[in-house]
Amino acid sequence: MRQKEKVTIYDISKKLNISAATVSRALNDSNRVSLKTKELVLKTAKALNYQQNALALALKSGRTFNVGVVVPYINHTFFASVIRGIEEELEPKGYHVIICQSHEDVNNEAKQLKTLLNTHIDGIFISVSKTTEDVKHIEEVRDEGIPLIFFDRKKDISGVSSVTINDYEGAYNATTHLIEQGYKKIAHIGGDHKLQIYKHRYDGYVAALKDHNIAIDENLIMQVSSTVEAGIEAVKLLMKRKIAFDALFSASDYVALGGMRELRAHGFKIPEDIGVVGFSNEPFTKYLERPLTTVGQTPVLMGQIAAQVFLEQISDVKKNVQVEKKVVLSPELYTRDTSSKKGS
Amino acid sequence: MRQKEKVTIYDISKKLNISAATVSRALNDSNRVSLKTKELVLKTAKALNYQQNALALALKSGRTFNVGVVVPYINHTFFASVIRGIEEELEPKGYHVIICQSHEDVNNEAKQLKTLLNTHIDGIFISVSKTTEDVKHIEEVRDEGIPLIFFDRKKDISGVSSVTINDYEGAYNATTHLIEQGYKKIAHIGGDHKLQIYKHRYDGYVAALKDHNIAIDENLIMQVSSTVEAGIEAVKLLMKRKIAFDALFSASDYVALGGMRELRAHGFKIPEDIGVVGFSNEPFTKYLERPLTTVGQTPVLMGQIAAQVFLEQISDVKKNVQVEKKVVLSPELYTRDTSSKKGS
DNA sequence: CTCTAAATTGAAAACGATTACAATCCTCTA
DNA sequence: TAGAGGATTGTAATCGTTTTCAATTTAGAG
Repeated sequence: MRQKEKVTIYDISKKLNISAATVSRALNDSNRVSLKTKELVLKTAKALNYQQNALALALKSGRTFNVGVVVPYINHTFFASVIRGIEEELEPKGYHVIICQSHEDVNNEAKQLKTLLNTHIDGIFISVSKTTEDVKHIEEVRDEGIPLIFFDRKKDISGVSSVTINDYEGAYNATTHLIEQGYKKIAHIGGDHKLQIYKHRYDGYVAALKDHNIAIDENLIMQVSSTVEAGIEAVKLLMKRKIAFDALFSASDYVALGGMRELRAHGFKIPEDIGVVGFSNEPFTKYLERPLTTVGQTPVLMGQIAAQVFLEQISDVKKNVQVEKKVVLSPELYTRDTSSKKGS
Repeated sequence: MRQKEKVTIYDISKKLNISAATVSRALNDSNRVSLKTKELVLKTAKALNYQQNALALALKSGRTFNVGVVVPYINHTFFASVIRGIEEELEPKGYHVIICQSHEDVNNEAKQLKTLLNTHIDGIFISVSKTTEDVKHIEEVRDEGIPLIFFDRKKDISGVSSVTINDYEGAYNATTHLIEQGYKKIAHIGGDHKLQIYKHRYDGYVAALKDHNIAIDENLIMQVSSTVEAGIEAVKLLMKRKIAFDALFSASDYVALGGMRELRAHGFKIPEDIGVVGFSNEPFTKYLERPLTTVGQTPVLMGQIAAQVFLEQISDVKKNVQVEKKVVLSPELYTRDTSSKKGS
């Protein structure tokens, strides 16, 4: 099966005995064509099933109407939802979203950015990988002059906009909630502080304790990776060290899940003996036999807003203005079964 | 911040006082350039940080090295994993993957295909939506002459390759497993038979019962959509109708989850009173307090093979041969807690 | 009926690469 | 040293648009 030969504006121009320039103008609804020929062109274009060649247009105009999104993993509900939000906002404007995964690896991230640049993208949305410390590859994108927007996981780079949630506030509220439920010794299993989000969640946790006159106990604080297994190991370690606590605020739903499993294995009842709050509102948290209290991040909204920031930015670029917009969204606490002392 | 002016082969040619043609040949390692100029060109290309303009190349060659993937939802682990497989196989060959979601809507699916065609994609991978009955939009892609490959959810269209799993076998094994565990009255909550996968799972279920001389009871068979809520409703209905059964084979993990919840609400113990098997091996199935027995579909492998089929296909297209390859993978039963009468 | 200005159209360059064909330049043989 | 032949290079067309500038047509005023 051979590729179908495409019809071009020349085919239309030949058929009507006019120049390709006029056809182009007619198709673009220029006011420098007579109404008569405009109608004629549009009619024959439809008749011949003319489709504009996006490549030629992109080559000429420099705009592809493609944007790139780089996330650690697409199958994390959070990222998938952000992407959904971006799509919802951008598709009606004719944009296409090219999705790339870094798999939490800087080198991969750099490679994806490079190929995106090479694909002549009109803008890039990125949530950096955990291993991203050096940001040279990101600065390069900025220096190419193409709009760049961080979402959720950002780096502090001048000239780059960002849309994040207030992780501090989320953690503060989650911790306060536990305190208000009567829990007193609250452990925190967080993530690597190289990612700002984990640092901020930690800060929020600490602030909430302080504001309620509860002493910070370093023994109750850990940093682990965001997996079920890590959660199991973390709780095992706490048990081995015989450190008593009556609540667990985790910076990750997965870690919370592993933690709960291990706690139950040691005979603790949740939430009666130990209260648990996670972070992210992963779908599975709702489906557990005892649904998990967790902090939700309104990811779809985050995507939509990131897209809006992008659209503003490209209109500003035309005016040759440098913009750097920072949007911070408020998280939402989903109070479910695992955090009320009386059970639910 | 203005877009950086790109360096082209003309910049190189001017700098070296040679023609652009020679530069192009040198960069493409043609044997029609002297070794001396080749080295010179490569060196100055590097010095000027020359990047080939993919758009110009695509316009000239007709190949973009982009492929499109259309799935119902990217945040379903199954689809995300297939995409991962496709990427793994295609990225080393220089291809980019553009991901589109149909959100289980034919119209959306058709729109996505149209825009993919417009983006001058080199091939398309698709898992059709549940609402896809009319396949005109898919035939159009085929008729454009661009390689098309179904994965998992296919339609029978001549000239289109496919990579699927043997749903019949998966269902047959799952049902047989339940029978061997001593369950006798096995209900089946499946999906809409408009999707072949659900029809095949139903067929496998029926065949397993027949092969073990168990009568088919139509009252134990339902078709619902693939959600937790639908699972709850389905079991509610069975309960209301006072239909006795001691096992449930669901064509969806989500339905199984909802079903289990409702069964427990009615006081049944799983697996002691009622055994349950799901389908898809969604990650959450492993994390449940009682991990769910389910059928795994090797999605990464499916993606890899789909990609390989694509690569074969484009090399065949060059030879002007029409190919239509059908690959069927074997599923894998993950035996966990919910399907052994004695408990685990 | 003539002239001016506006409306409409066309020719050609441009975007950045590849490539068929033609034109050089060497090198070596006779 | 002429000439054949291969090696190397250049010219120009091409991919499908858009757009500047110039040319032509048309309409309206006097």
